[in-house]
Amino acid sequence: MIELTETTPQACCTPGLEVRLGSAAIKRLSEDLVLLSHPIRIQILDLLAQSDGHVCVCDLEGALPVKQPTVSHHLKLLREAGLIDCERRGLWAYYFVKREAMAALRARVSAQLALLG
Amino acid sequence: MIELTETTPQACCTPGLEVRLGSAAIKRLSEDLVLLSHPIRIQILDLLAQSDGHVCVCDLEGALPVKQPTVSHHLKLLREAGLIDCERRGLWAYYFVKREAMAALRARVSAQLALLG
DNA sequence: CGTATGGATTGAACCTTGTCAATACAGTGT
DNA sequence: ACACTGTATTGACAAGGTTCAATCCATACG
Repeated sequence: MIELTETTPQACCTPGLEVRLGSAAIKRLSEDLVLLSHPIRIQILDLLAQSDGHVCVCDLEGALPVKQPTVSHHLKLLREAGLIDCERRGLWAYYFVKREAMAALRARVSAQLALLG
Repeated sequence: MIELTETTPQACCTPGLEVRLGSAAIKRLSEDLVLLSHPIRIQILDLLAQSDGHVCVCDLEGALPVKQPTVSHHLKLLREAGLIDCERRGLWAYYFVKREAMAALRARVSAQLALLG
């Protein structure tokens, strides 16, 4: 149907193709999703979200299939991302979800995913 | 280890704590998010979504900062997950987003994330 | 035929991440 | 002071993911 002469070697390519999302948006979306994608972190967020009050680490350790240092490791990642925080009372550390941060994260993720489909 | 008998004062622990999400839901959410969390795959979905028609691999290769085997690798992952598909015409493979699959994925992710905040 | 090209696959190097034993730290109570 | 306990950190290892050169496959064209 189309005569492909030697002067038109590009049979398919649409040269103007570029990524819409800026590199900063891509990086942030990726970081958000990586953080949320680990099963233990999902379970931690689930446990914290369902108990409206605060939850200490030994509770989490008892409900999760990993040892205490691993729990602390994931808690640290979630805390550094601002999704959770803790309040120390005596020996115990009581963790809780930062609802507004989670809401902002969900909004960011939903907004970006809407662009991909 | 010492077994804590009933007389031991439990200062913090709420023994009834369990994860709400079933292990299947956790696994699926994790897989969904892992798939979406890679910057190259985000960009591929972005590129495919913005060009409503089909896009061949050389287009993607030109728009992405990785080599052709890597592009093919990520395309395979996205295809195996059912998010994209391709139609072969001659030498070229034209990829496209499966909109309904992306919509279903977004719905799943949003529904699960809503439980975590 | 043979050659050229787009795309997929293989295999290995590299790097990141998850995990836990051991240890350190910070409170509590004796 | 000491011992004890909950949590954080360190350090090291295992496991899996990402990347690309090399190669293979399939199709088009002379």
